[in-house]
Amino acid sequence: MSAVSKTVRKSPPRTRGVRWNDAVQSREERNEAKRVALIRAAGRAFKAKGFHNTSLDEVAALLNLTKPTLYYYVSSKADLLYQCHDYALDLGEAAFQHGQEGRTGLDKLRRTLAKYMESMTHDFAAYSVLSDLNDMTPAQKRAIQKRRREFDTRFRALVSEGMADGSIREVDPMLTVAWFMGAINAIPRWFSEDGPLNGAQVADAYTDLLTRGLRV
Amino acid sequence: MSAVSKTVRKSPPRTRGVRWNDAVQSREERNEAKRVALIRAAGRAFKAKGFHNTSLDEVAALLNLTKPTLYYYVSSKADLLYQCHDYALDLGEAAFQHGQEGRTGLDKLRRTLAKYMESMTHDFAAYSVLSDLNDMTPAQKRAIQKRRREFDTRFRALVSEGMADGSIREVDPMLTVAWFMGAINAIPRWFSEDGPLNGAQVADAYTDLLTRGLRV
DNA sequence: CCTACCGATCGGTAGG
DNA sequence: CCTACCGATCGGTAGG
Repeated sequence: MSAVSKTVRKSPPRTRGVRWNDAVQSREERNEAKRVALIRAAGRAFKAKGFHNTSLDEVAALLNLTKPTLYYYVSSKADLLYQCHDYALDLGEAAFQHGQEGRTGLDKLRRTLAKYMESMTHDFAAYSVLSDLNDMTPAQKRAIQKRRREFDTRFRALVSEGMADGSIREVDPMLTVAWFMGAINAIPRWFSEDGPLNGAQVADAYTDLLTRGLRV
Repeated sequence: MSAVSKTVRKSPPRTRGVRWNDAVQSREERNEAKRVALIRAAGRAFKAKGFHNTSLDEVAALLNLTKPTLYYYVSSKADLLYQCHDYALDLGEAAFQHGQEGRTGLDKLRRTLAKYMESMTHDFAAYSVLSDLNDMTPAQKRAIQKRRREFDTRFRALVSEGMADGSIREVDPMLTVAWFMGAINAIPRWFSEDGPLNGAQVADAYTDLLTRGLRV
């Protein structure tokens, strides 16, 4: 087993350590892969130490690069944070797509949130829900808030849909969404991949609590 | 009415604006009142702009003071943050005291959380639940985490008590506490005293959602 | 409680 | 993609 793997993966000799954390796979998508690797590294570092306690020199060092190189992929440190947020919101969007396959309002809600929790417990993007929006420029902050409000509206619509089709009891959609999104967005504050529970278990338990609170 | 009040409150002429936001009332407790006024002003500013985006010059200016003066009441900026956290945890402690008057586990939990939400929606202390603990020294961070863990343990005990006395259905105390504390601690992220709902309304709605999820 | 002032950090750029 | 470097901010202190 070890002999085989030694033969099979002929990793090239590295004199200065892996750069870009091996995120570069093909040839044409190099830049995009690098950009994403940068956002991921930054997101993790920001989450671990805080935005202001993480210097761009440190982020660059995580990728075996120097700071000026980062400026080819982002225009400023705030832009780097903005891209973290944008990426996280893309994951939320994907969760909504996934949820559309549900039948009732409650079912769609469950599917959406399960997918969302899965992303949040696996990906670095979890940082964005902890971040201070004031660390971005006013325009960036507005853009993120706008996307967030859109998500909020869609969640409330799902709750209303569930009330209409009889799968969800009569509740205040605004407060209900605030309630469960608060609970869910707090997961990254305490969840660890090395902990006793994996992401799927947490997602199951939370989905159950949600369902018990909302069903008729 | 205006004529009366003009006569009654003979506010002294002020040449340089109110200092310490008029928090100084008696004579002997001056220092403590000033210290609390400082923590309050700092907590509000940190919440509004973020810890690192708020300079001590700005905090001092909020109290019509200069920065060096603050160092009579706190030993560093991190210490100021620490005291914000400590104050917030004192409010949590008070909430637990209040909750002890309940009969069943569920009742105690409801009373505790209602009181806690009332504090969080009224007082500046809400900032601490949003703050990045890494902005304190390692020792300070540990101290706050320790107190927080103690609260967590007590909350889980209340849930267990409720399960034992039959007021709460069978749940996982750890995940259940994480769930509702996540929801509750997120309130300061969206709540505004000028919004359509006051703190008591939010507390009622959340207590209701909690109860529906936990009762047998 | 204030007037200066220092020193370190760090985001960002020049220029190649 | 790197070496060097600038400039501003800001926590903290001296000294009164």
